[in-house]
Amino acid sequence: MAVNRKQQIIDAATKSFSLFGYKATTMDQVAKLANVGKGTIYTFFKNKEELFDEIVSTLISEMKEAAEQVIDPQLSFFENVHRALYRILEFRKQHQLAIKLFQEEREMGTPAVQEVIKKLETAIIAYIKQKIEAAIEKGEIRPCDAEITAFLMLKLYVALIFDWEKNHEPLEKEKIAELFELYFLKGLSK
Amino acid sequence: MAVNRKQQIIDAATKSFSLFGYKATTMDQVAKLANVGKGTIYTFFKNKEELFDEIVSTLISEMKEAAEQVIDPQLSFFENVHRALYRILEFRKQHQLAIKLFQEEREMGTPAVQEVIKKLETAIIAYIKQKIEAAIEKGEIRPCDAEITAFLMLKLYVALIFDWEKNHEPLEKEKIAELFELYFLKGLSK
DNA sequence: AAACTGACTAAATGAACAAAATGGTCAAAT
DNA sequence: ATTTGACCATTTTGTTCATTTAGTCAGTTT
Repeated sequence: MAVNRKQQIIDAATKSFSLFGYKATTMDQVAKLANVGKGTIYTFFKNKEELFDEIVSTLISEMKEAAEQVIDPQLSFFENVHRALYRILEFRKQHQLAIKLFQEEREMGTPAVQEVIKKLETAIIAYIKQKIEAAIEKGEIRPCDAEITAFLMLKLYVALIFDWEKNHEPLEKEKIAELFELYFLKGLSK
Repeated sequence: MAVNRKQQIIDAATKSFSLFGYKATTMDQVAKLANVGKGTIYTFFKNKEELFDEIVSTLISEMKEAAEQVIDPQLSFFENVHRALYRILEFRKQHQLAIKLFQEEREMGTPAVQEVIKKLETAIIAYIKQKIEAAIEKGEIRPCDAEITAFLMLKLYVALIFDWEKNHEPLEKEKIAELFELYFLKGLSK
């Protein structure tokens, strides 16, 4: 029992949140899973929500890292933003915890989960915004409101990847890249 | 009592759906409001959902008409689509019944309401799609998948008008037109 | 002494049951 | 031929009460 108790708790909580979601995870369960007295959890975290927050912060970092890994400075701004957004949403589609969280938000509307999802969205937008600002700086694209543009790019990708599938056949990754280029890069004008 | 009973029922139901939503409207209430026996309703409509459907179909027609009124054949495709989408969403924002329906969908997720909202969305997309096809035909814009484009244009407007407001100051109508032009017409390329 | 624990408490949840309300029907009334 | 509202099966709502849960803290362990 000499190992890092905080990490044990985080690991246990991550596993439980991933498996059962926020609401259905009890602190007793986390304590048992972590081989720790329940009181111990409260020496590291003020409450359940703060424990949750720490774990989601890690998820956000992982997403950012996953996005960063597909960025290639050799490639164009558009290619890179496409890769980053696609990677982030793919991550969201595959990562246990992310899946459970979005499901819980949809099906139960747990407030703590809503908050955390808002935080996640804000982080993604901030990340893309920063890429946009760099591209404007470098003169790679024409000046625009980076915040709104990042916001719309995310909306576009969520629409193409998640919403479109609700009523149509899923779109190929290349098709999405093509649409992204068509609308954001070239425009429909002749 | 010689007046059109069907219309009395529709009027009463419209009023009640607008005021209380779908779930909270009872058939007894509609009958009473319409000064009609409950059984009479069932001589005109198979059930509650069909009555609801008829009323929503009227709402959809009204929206289409509202959009059609701001279309000006003299103007460009983009100006017209902007006017139409903005008008439709403004309508949705102000119309009693539309407000109640979207609120009920958000807060209770009533299945009949979800269905009807999907139907409404489909109608808007079909309307825009048709405008896009005409514009491609006339050579006003470059060829593209009209269905996906209409879908994305609606998503863009909903994002700008409804979603953006959740975390930021609302955008001016002109600002939205400008963004629409920037992304869909010109693109960000230099 | 510092770290840890789990029995304990107040509050939240949900299971179980009863009562009320609701959508839809149909025999009787008009 | 229409219209109606009492009636029925089912769902929804209100209520009670036992269980569960987040968080605490006196006591135990290291």
